[in-house]
Amino acid sequence: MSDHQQRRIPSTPGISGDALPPVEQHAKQYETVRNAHETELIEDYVELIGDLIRHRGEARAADISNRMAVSQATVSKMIRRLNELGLVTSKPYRSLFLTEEGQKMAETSRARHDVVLHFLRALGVDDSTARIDAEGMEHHVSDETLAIMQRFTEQHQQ
Amino acid sequence: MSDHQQRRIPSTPGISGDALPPVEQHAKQYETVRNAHETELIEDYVELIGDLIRHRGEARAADISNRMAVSQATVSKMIRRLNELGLVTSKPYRSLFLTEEGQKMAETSRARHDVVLHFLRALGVDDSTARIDAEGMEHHVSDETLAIMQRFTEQHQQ
DNA sequence: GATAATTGTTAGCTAAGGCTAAACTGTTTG
DNA sequence: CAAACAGTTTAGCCTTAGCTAACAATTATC
Ligand SMILES: [Mn+2]
Ligand SMILES: [Mn+2]
Ligand SMILES: [Mn+2]
Ligand SMILES: [Mn+2]
Repeated sequence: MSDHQQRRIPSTPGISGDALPPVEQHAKQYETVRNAHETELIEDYVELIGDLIRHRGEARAADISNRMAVSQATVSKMIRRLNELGLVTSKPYRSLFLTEEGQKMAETSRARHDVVLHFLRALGVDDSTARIDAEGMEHHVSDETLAIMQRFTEQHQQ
Repeated sequence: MSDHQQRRIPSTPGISGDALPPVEQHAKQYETVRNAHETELIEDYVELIGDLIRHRGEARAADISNRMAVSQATVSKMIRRLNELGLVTSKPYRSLFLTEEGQKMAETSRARHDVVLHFLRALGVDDSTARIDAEGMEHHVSDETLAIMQRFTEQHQQ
C-alpha cells in the first residue's frame, strides 16, 4: 500500500525541486486527468454540433468529419454512441439534433472553452495559438481556476 | 471537401458569439490535441520515474502503481512499452532506469510541468487545485504560451 | 428521370489503456 | 532455512477511438 519501505537509498535533500506530493494527493492528480479524458471527446463533439447548428443552421456528419479531420466512419460510429448516451437524436442520412441534455452540455462546454480562449488572448497569446491550446486545456481546468481566469480576463479587457 | 454547400439554412448573424474558424484551422486544433494525447501518458510515466529516482533513489513498479492509482499489471505492461520505445531499461523484478533519451524527456516534461504549476499558483489558484489542473494542462500548452506563463510568474513572484 | 457525385453506414481491423486472476520471484521473518 | 509476504509478470478480457474498403442512400446535374 505505502511506498516501498525496504532498500531505501539515501537521497540528496534540498538540491532538487519540490518534494513529491503525498501518495493520495498524487494519485488524485492522475485520476482526475483520466476522468477528464473519458468525457473530453464527447464534449468536443457535442459542442461542435451545437456550434454548427448555431452558425450554419444544421449539423451534418460530413461537416464534423471535415472540421475534426477524422474519417466519416469514425464520425458515424461516434454519433451512434452520442445517441445511446441520450445527447443527440438522429435519423439515418439526416442531419443531427441535440437533446435537451445535449444542449446543456454544448452550452456548458462552449462557455468553458470561451473563458479559456479569452483568457489566453488576454494573457497575450497569439490568436491561432490560443485556439489550439484552448482546445486541449479546456478539459483540464477546474471550476476554481476557470473563475480566476474569467476575473483576470475582465480586468485585462479592452 | 468543403462544408456542405447545399441546403444552406439561413443563420442569425450577429447574435451568437465568435464565428466558426476556417475548416483547416479548426481541424488543426483537434489534430494537435490528438497528437498530445498520444504522448501524454508516456511523458507522465517517464517524468514520474525520474522524480522517484531523484527523490527516493530508485523507481519501483509498485510505487508507480500506488502514485498513479493504477493496477500493477497496467504498470508492467506500460513499462514493456517504455522499454520498446527506448526510454527505460529494466530487468525483471528489478527497479527501473531511464535511458539518455528517457532522462531528456523526464527533464523536459518536469520543467514544463513546473512552469504550468508555478504559473497557476502565481495566478492565485490554491496549491492542491493547481497541482491537479497542471497535471492535465501541461500537455496542451504550446511553447509560446509556456514562455508567456513563465514571464508572468517571474513578474508576479514573491 | 437517369446518372454522377456526395454523403452516410457497416464490417472488420488495429492500438492504447484499463481491469482481474493466477503464477512466479525476491525479501523478510519466525 | 522454510514459510509468509510483497512485488512483478503474464494471460486474457473489455472499451475507446482511430482506420480502410465496400456498400447504400440522398442530392445534384445533365
Ligand atoms: Mn471545446
Ligand atoms: Mn476540446
Ligand atoms: Mn507532468
Ligand atoms: Mn501530466
